[in-house]
Parts: sequence; C-alpha cells; structure tokens
Amino acid sequence: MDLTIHLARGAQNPPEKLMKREHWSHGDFKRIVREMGLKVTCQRLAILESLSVGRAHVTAQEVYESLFKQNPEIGFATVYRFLKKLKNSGFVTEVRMGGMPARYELTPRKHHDHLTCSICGKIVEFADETIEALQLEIAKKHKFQLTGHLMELYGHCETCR
Amino acid sequence: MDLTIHLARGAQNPPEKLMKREHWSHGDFKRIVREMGLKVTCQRLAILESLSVGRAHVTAQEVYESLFKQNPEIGFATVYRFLKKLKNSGFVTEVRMGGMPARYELTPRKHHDHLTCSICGKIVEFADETIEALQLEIAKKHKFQLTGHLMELYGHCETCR
DNA sequence: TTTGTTGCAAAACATTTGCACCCTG
DNA sequence: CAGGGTGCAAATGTTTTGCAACAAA
Repeated sequence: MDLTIHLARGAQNPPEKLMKREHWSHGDFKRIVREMGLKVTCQRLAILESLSVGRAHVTAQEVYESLFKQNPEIGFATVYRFLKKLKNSGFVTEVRMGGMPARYELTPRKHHDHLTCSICGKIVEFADETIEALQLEIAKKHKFQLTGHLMELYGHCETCR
Repeated sequence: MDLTIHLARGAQNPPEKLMKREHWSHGDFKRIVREMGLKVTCQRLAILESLSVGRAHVTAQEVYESLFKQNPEIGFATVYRFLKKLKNSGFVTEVRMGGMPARYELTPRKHHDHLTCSICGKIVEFADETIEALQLEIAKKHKFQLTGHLMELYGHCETCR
C-alpha cells in the first residue's frame, strides 16, 4: 500500500542541512542530485532551478514548458521521471486536487496545508497548531502512531464569489 | 475547475428523506433519479443497484464490469456520465487516492474523516467538531467560502507497530 | 413528439515505457 | 568505458465527447 503521495508531512525527509536554506544555489542543486545517488545532468539542474524560481505548485507540464522555452532540447519524459524520483526522495512534495494533473513544490521546510479555490484554482497555504495537536490526539485515542496527514480545504475565494 | 470530488462534506446534499434509509429499494432508486430531474432508465437503476449492494469504494470500471456481466448491453460512457451526475447531486461521493482511478460510494449519512494504517490498510472513521470549526475559521480568515474539505490521517495501528 | 439518453468509437488527457543514442562518473 | 540518463514516439489507462439511433415523458 503506497500512500506517500498523501503525506504532506512525514515520508522520507531530505537531509536537514539541505533543507535549511531559504534560497538555492546551483551548487545546492548538484548536491541534492548527488545526495539522491543520481548523476548530475543539466536537465536535472534545470528542473530544480525551475521549481525553485517559479511560483509553487506547478504541474509537470508547466515545468516542461518553462524549460522548453529556454532550451527545446528537453523531453517531458525526463521531467516526469526526475519529478518522480524527487518525490520519492522527499525533496519535492506532490499535491493532487481531484482528477487534475499533479502539482509539485520543493518540500517546504515548515509544514503547511492548503486552502484551494475550486473555481480559479488559487492556493493559500496555512498552518494551524491546534489542528495539528488535535490530529495527534485523535491518533492516540485510536492507538495509532501518526506518520503523516493530508488536509485540503476547498472553497470559493473572495474574487470568485 | 471542478473540485467537487473532494467534498467529503459540503457540496449539494441529497434530500433528507432519501438519505435516511439504511437499505434501498428499487422504488427509492427511481425516486432518486426523478429527484435529480433525470429520466428513469434501467441502466441508471442498475448503476444505483450496483453501488448499493457491492462493497463501498468501487471504481467506475468495476461498476461497469459488474453490470456488463449481467447485461452486456451497457457502455462505460453511461456509467461515467451517470456517476458524474450522481456526484454533482451529492448522492455519491468520489474518493481519490493519488493517481489511482476515482472510487465511488453512496454518500454516507453522517460526515466523517479517515485514519488509515499505512501498513495494513485498516481504516478508522472519526469526526472532530473542533477541527471542523477551526477549518471554517481558517477559511474565513482568508476570505474563502468553505465548500468542502479532505482530511486523511496516516499512521501505524496498534497491531502493526 | 420532443427531448433526454444510450452505445459505440474516437478523442482527450496525464503519465509511463521501450529503445537507440549520449553523456557523466 | 560502463551504466545510467536522454529525447522521441508509442503505449497506457482513465475519463470525456460526438454522433446517430433510441426510449421515456
């Protein structure tokens, strides 16, 4: 049973020292790829670059298109393949909304959940200590050891109402 | 952008009197279809029948296959089309796990969320008023009108630890 | 009779995979 | 130079749609 997709927190976490930085340099990206036991290629660096500069929550297609504009010598298979590896290593987090294409973000240093407008797709990040605590309690009550959770709120944003 | 699939609660709810029953008769199904403003056909009744007897959380393909065995005169387009209408009317709830095909169940009468063991797959249902209230507050703070939510907790159950 | 519904086949869509070539380590 | 990584194209799997025939109201 593979539930890693759901783990907004939990799952494997990347090494602390790499996740501490707020902004990323070319060198960090190389280190990340090596850390994963993979070969460093310019495509992989470009994918990481693209994830770090654009706005969060991009689809694989969006990553591919933004890279294609700069250098048409890239295939979407590479994007999908590397994104999947990044997800499995915990460096990126995959978020899915219904039947929509998956969206990716560099795994945030501090945990948060999402509030999504179901009309325009706008995403607001939030964190709520109390809810986190209550979740732990619920797990404890049922004698579960909590390893992760998924919480997404859906609604209509101010401009779409 | 359609996210109604996520609405574990919220969205349009079916008329109370129809949701009160624990078991369904042929007559109930007819009433449900009429309630939705649609024509009553044997395909639609068969789909509802299939949802009510089998185990919960079936895929559209599973519904189609089970109906096809009894009567090969049915197309999957019909299943998908009616399932979507049932979902929009709130009579069935769609659940998605990662990239897997959508699964459907007759909308449960009382709202709950799930605590899942990621080792053995055991599912515990729970409801927490406080969390529900906090979610409403979070939405309000960001000027969203909350229409639904998705909350799944993952962990290891007592026996799997 | 009128309008909604059906099955079929084809399209749409996101994602994965096979393969010959290429590049990193 | 060995083994992974790449782009391309084709395959996959789910869901949607166009359409002519058809059936419920």
